Amino acid sequence: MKLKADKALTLWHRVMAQSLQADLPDLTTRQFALLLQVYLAPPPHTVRGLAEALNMSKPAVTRALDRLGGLGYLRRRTDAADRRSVLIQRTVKGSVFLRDFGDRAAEVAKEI
Amino acid sequence: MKLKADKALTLWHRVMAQSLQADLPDLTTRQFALLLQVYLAPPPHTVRGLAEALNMSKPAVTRALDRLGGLGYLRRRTDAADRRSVLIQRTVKGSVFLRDFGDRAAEVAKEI
DNA sequence: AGACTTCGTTGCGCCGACGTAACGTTTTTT
DNA sequence: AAAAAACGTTACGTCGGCGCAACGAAGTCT
Repeated sequence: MKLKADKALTLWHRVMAQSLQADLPDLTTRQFALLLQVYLAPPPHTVRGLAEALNMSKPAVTRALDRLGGLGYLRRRTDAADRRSVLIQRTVKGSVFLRDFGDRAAEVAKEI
Repeated sequence: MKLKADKALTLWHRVMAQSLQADLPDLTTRQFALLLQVYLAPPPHTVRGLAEALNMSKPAVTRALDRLGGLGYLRRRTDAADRRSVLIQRTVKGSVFLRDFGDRAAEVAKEI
């Protein structure tokens, strides 16, 4: 995929401005990155794994999961094989949220 | 420009993950949007104008400017014509920061 | 000139996110 | 079976962002 640096900036600009205008639930950078990681990186997703992948502390991951779980964007489930671990899973609502985001980005891209 | 929704998500995912890994100064969504607005939207930029464009309260804009100014990414200057107003201007450091960001995004896009 | 409006900022209290350290639970090691 | 390690969470104090309301400064209106 080809994308020049200046186009990327314009894209980011418009998408972010639009997100703010839309009064979306404002996720922090880490929360949004975490959500994307769960949906786009290959499972399984554990707290530890997410913390490493995103350079966050474990407590930060736990709290981000609290928030995203509260929004219904993902779900925790204890691993049956190793009951110390928690597996993070997608939800319908989270899928919808991200699909909408992607659609908006695609829409914005058209005008660039 | 053409960009499918799923590609957009992948792009966002990798760019954000990379940003976290790089330990960049972590700007909030609003701060980053504000920075982009100043650099990519046509001047002049006033506090009030930015607040409207990004659906933020004026105090929120003031504080974001404090933060971004502290990082050296932009600068305030009182408007000579109307000394109540403050004009927000770009800086070299801010330009470099955004150019780097754009370059990284472009680089990531190549692999998608 | 005086009242009014507009500009950006500051004060205040609140809420949310952060990192470190400690904790309970479960698994692994010895 | 006891000790050690690994997993995620909670406790705690701190820091930063938010909105609302109030403010001083500057411009506009009558």
